[in-house]
Amino acid sequence: MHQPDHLKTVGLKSTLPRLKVLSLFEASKQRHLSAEEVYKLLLASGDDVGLATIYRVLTQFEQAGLLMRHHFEGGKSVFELNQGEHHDHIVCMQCGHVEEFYDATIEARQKKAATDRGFTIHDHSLYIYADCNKPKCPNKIQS
Amino acid sequence: MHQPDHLKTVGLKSTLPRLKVLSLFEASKQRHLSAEEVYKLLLASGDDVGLATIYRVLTQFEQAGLLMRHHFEGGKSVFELNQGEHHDHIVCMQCGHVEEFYDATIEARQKKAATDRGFTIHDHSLYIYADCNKPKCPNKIQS
DNA sequence: CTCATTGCAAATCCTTTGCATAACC
DNA sequence: GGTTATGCAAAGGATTTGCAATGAG
Repeated sequence: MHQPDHLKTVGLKSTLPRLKVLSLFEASKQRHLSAEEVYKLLLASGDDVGLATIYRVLTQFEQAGLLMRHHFEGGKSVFELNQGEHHDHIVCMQCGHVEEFYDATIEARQKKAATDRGFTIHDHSLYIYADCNKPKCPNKIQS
Repeated sequence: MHQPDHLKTVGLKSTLPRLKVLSLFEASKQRHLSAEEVYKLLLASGDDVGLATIYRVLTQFEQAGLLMRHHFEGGKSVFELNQGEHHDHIVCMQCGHVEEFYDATIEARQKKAATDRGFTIHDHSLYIYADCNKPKCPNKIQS
């Protein structure tokens, strides 16, 4: 998916922390990860990185277009691989569970609602907040 | 709109800070206010309140259903009067400008997207992030 | 008078920054 | 070797909390 030196093509030196973070996103089962989660996962794999570096790398990746940042409700940013296909998010307010969806009708009306009012819509721009009602859910977000 | 002792009807003692905050929302031209903004506006009107109290009062009002809290992107919560009518929000990422809208088609498909996936949708649940393109805009959010 | 509420300061949480050291090319 | 990136610790902004003093009913 990403060549080993994909980082260079976006103008970033290919350093160990950056490679680690990128492959984590490519390998992780969980698509949306917070800085804290990335940090803990890397520590758990025996990699010695600083949390500040994670934040810096995530921001650089976002600016380079490799990742997308979402804020969601709850105060912390989460990141996901930017694989080009547009989709929106339903976020569970209870446990932080995220599901992605795409609805062409919503896309069209959303765009119209925005442009009618003079807004320029962003790519990943639409969020629905809800309760996921999963059996394991009513707990706190597992960070 | 709110009787002077409306607070009692929601189980809150009618104290000075609470009355001040409530009437600020009822009087303010700007519908969406952050805790900091409420604080500064009250100080400016010569009222002596603590910022911590503002945060407490806002949270109590939210729980009492008088206000709705939104997080939006950018790290700070904003509140608006809960006047019962459902609407969604378009938020400018450049200046924080918020416009409300309602689109029945989006409502329906949004609800379907959520329930199809087992989610229970929230009342004020949908956010669109965009750029407002207003002449005064490209600045920072005026807090 | 009694308990809820306030104000202040200190504490938290997430994120950013300064700076000396270490890693890239 | 000259930069750029890292790690640590300290700083930052938003929000919460502990606690003694104040206020409402």
